[in-house]
Formats: sequence, C-alpha cells, structure tokens
Amino acid sequence: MARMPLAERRRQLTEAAIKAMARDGVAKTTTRSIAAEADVSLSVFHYCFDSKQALIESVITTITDHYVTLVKEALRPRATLEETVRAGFQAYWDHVRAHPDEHMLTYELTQYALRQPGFEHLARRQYELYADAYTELIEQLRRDMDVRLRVPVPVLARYLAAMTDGLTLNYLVLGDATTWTDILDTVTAHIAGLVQDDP
Amino acid sequence: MARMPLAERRRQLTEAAIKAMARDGVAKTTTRSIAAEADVSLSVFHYCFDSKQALIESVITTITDHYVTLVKEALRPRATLEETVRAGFQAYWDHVRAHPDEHMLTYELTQYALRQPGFEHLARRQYELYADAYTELIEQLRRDMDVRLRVPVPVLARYLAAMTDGLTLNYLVLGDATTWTDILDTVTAHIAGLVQDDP
DNA sequence: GTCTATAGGAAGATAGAC
DNA sequence: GTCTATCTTCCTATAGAC
Repeated sequence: MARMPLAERRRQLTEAAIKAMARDGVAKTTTRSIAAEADVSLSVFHYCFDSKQALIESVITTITDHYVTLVKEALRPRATLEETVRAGFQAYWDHVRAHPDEHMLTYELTQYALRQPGFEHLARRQYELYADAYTELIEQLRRDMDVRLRVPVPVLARYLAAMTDGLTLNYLVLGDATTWTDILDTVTAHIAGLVQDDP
Repeated sequence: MARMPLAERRRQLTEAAIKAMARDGVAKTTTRSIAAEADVSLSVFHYCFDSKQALIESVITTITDHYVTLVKEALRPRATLEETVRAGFQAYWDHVRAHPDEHMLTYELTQYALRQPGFEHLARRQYELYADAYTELIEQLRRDMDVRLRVPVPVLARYLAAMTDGLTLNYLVLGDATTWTDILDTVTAHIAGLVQDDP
C-alpha cells in the first residue's frame, strides 16, 4: 500500500472512524472495521495510535471542532436580529436533517467520554465550546445592533446551547411526524423575545 | 440459592441491570456483571431472558415508565401558573441532582435503542411519553386555570419536553459551575411568558 | 511503514447434572 | 430453577518478517 506520513495517516484513520461510527454507532465500531474503512491493515492502525482510546480521543476533538465551526457559521450575524435568529436556526437545522447520523454520533461520543475515566474533560470541552459559540454571537449582536438583554450573557448562551441540543436530540428520536416547522417558529419567536427588551 | 418465581426473578434482574448500568454505563455492563449484581449465576440470567437484548428491552420499558411517573408527579398543577412552573421544575431538578447517573442512563438507553435494529420504537416511545406528560399537564392547566396559549398544545408540549431534555443533558455534562439557578429562573419566567397570553 | 499471523482475553450463550 | 463447566466468537493488541 501507498506509504504516508504519520500525521496524515492519523487524519485518515480519524476520518474513517467518524464515518464508521456515524454509520454503525460507537459500540459496534471496532478497530478492525475502522482499519477496513480506511483500507489499511490492522497493524497500521496500531502503528498510528497506541490504543483504541487514543483514536477515540482524536475523534472527539476533531468532530467537536468541526461542529463548533458549523454552529458558528450557521449562527453568524445578519441584517436584523430576527433574521439572524431565523436564518441561523434554518441553516443549523438543514444540516441536522442532512446528516442525522453525524449529529447522533456527537451525543454518543459525549456519553462515551463521560463514562470513560480520564475522558470527562473532552465532554466538558464539547459543551463549553457550544456555549462559547453562542456567547460570541450574542456579544457580536450587542455590539453591531442595538440589542439589550433580559439576562446575563453566560446564562443566555448556556440556555440557548441546551435548547438547541434538546431540540436536536428530540428530532433525532421522533423525526418530524408532528409539525416541526411550528416548533421552529415558536423557538425563533421565543428567542427573539428573550433576547430583546420590549421597547 | 432461594428459589423464586420467574416473573419475580425477571424483575430482580431488571432492577439489578438498571443499578449496574447507572453505575458503570451501558457499554461496560455485561450479563455476568448483572448476574453478580443480582447475586445469581449466569445460567439463571439466561433461564429468565432469552438474550441480553431481551433484558435490555425490559430495562428500557421499566425505566421509561418510572421516569414518566416521576415527571408527571413533578409537574402536577398547583395553586397558580407561576407556582406550577416553578415548583415543577424545582422538583424535577432536585431529582436530577440527586440521581445524575440514572438520568444519564436514560440518554444511553435512548441511543442504544436507536442503534439496535428493531428497537427504534422503544426510543420513540420514551420521547412520546415525555411529550404526553407535558400534554396532560397543559390540558389540565387549560381546564383548571384561565390559561390561554400562544401556540398549539402538541407544539408546546414537544418544545417543553425537548427543552427539559437539553437542560438536563447540559447539566449532566457541565454541572452547575455557572449560575445554574439563574438559568432555571430564566427558564421559568420564559415558560410562563410562552404559555400565557399577555392580558 | 506496512504486512501476515497469532497471542490473550472477555463476552454471550449452552450443556447437562442436581 | 439453579448450578458448574465449557463452547464459540470476536475483540484489542503484539510479534516479527519485509
């Protein structure tokens, strides 16, 4: 097989692991299946990573950074506050609908990290970065537009992150059998009310 | 060992499984560890359940019903709307803080069910029952008090269920390092505004 | 760096005596 | 119904040649 620098192989295996885990779930993904997905032999895997745990650590940080970028891109400021909220949620939501398995994987990895001794910090990092993304957005809105807040920034940021998280998980489990559009409308109107003081 | 009717042994093993899974996580809980927790031999396990999957099905339905009862009890109607929201969240939240591992387990089981072919309906049932609990509460409030809604009942119920779910998961990951009390205050004020029309 | 082959262990499930 | 002992399978990780 084609030779490759260590760092690049690591990236390739990490990507292969994400793909396999999104498809089959974390529990059913073995080092063998990851090696097969990357089309390398099992020994190459262990040449690049000391253990399966070391790979999973790489998977968690990679996918977390990937999703934080996604959320920040979706929630970037737009012309008006209402448009920011609506377009932001729409962009985020389109991604969830297009890649449900990947979003599912983020939840599985959170729980893996919380249950694995020494990995708890990875789960915390994941959720802190989500909240940070919202914090950044809120601060930006406060500067660029005339937005006043009913609640302190960290409280609002964490609340919004948790709400996004809960709605996403709810969608992954139940789908949109009920009128999910209505729910999103409720959310956006709701958030606008929470963010901006009444005149 | 003491003999026991089949149905009772099943209950005993199911409870032992819940205890072991809450403590060690679903992934690390084996049929052997469950049998040890229940203080029976491995063969007794397989005498009661055809497979590990059959036991997990029992675990999921049991713990789901248990938690739905809990939520319904926490969210029962009280004197005023505001008191209902505040006391309800407080009661629910006290339980989360007292038993984080059990709540964690409910998330793990959801994901197990979603990944296990033929078990998806158990995950859906879990989340439908959560939404049903909120639906019941809302209907009751509409009857008993003079509460008008800005949004349809199913939309509101599902939204509230998702929000509760997201906040719980967020707490399980991050703890209450930030001012969690403020977040709960925000939530309760927020919900009251969403539920009741301005006069 | 990559390969084949295999060590070593733990899991789910079964056999058959009591 | 419950037990001990074992079968079978599949996993992570390593050894050693190329």
